[in-house]
Amino acid sequence: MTDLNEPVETAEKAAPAKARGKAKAADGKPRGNGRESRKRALPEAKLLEVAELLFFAYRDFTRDPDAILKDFGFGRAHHRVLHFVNRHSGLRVADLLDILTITKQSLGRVLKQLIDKGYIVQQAGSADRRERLLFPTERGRALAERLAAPQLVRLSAALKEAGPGSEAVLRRFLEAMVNAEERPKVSSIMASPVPDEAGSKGDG
Amino acid sequence: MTDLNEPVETAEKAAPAKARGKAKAADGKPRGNGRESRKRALPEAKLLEVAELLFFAYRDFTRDPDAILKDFGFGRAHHRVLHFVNRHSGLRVADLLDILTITKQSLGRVLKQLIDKGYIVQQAGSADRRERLLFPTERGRALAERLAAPQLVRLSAALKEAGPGSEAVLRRFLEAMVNAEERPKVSSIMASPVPDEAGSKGDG
DNA sequence: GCGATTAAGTCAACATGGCTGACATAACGA
DNA sequence: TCGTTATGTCAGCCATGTTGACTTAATCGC
Repeated sequence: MTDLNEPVETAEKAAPAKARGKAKAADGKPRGNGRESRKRALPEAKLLEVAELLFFAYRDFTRDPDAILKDFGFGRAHHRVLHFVNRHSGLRVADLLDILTITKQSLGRVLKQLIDKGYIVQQAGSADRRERLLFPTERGRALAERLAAPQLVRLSAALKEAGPGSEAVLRRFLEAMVNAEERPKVSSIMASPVPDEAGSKGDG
Repeated sequence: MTDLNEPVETAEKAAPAKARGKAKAADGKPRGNGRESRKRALPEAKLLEVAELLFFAYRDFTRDPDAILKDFGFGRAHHRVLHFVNRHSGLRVADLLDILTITKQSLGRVLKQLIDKGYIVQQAGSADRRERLLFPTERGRALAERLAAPQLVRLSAALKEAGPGSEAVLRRFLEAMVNAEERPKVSSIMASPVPDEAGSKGDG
């Protein structure tokens, strides 16, 4: 035990509850974050609770697919790639980099594995043949759906629990959580959930 | 380029939009996930969009603190530990393991660093002296608040954007996203946001 | 057509933060 | 006293993020 304090004595070194309560009242935190922004922002404590709930929710949101992935020798990174390729098939490598905000090397590693194992195929862009458009194979589609299934069940149940109309609220909330500069990008990604049916628009 | 397909020919190997639309209509997915559960669950597509938004939201939620952490030579793991120690000071190592659902070794690594650098102190439990109760130092508290600040701003703005009453909806949703077995645990953790002020209630 | 740029892939090396397995220590409790 | 529990730690592995440098192929500007 490196540097253990005695049961109560040395505790002044720490910031025990008492002192902290005081500090809270005293400094009034002039930071610039929540300071009752005219339209009565939620108290900091409430917001912190929401932050914690978000952590717990996301922690469990990823649990089911993580377990499945292990059986396939894949990790969460593979899930992310496979998901976006499946949902927005035909996207470019650059798109994926943008979505995931990871480096080319990181993506390359997992993408290569998914391709080698037959979950994803590439296809040169017809307009710009440097581009590698990504598509799921049937196998990839099947795995993507299997991974999504428990998450959809969870989401569905949680929305039901949250009450009618909660989906719209949640959606607005989540969208606003995204960095402002990123929002148009996110919107445009979300707007193409698989080139609808036959790509009869601008791609033939 | 490992195994590139020609622009259009080999694409049958993949599952291009056409086939996929068909499959979707054909198999009707008898999986057991959403199948219009009597109370009219949201269509799968909608749920998938929410799942994606959740990903984007969480991705950006962690961005600001991650950047700050880098200046301190810390990572996201440190943030998580520091946050919970700060918010629920006096918790035991075992509690932290439970919250984070990581192994003792993983926690040990980051916890040790936080202790060595003076952000957290330990104190033997007075009832059970095997326990190591964790407290933030002033320094730890300061860092925790600095990390939390941008997240609170973001949350506050997003809730405002989502409209009045959104906080309650969001809270219900997030709580329901947590694994059912974990919910009591989460509730009890959330119920002790720092032994309030002086522990004048049920804890002294 | 040529040179600059762009899209993608790759090598090498490294950091973080998960993991398992084994084991040590101290304190509790029957 | 002995078994169990709470914590810490050593050693090593794996997944996934990072930087930096470089190649190849294709496009684009001129």
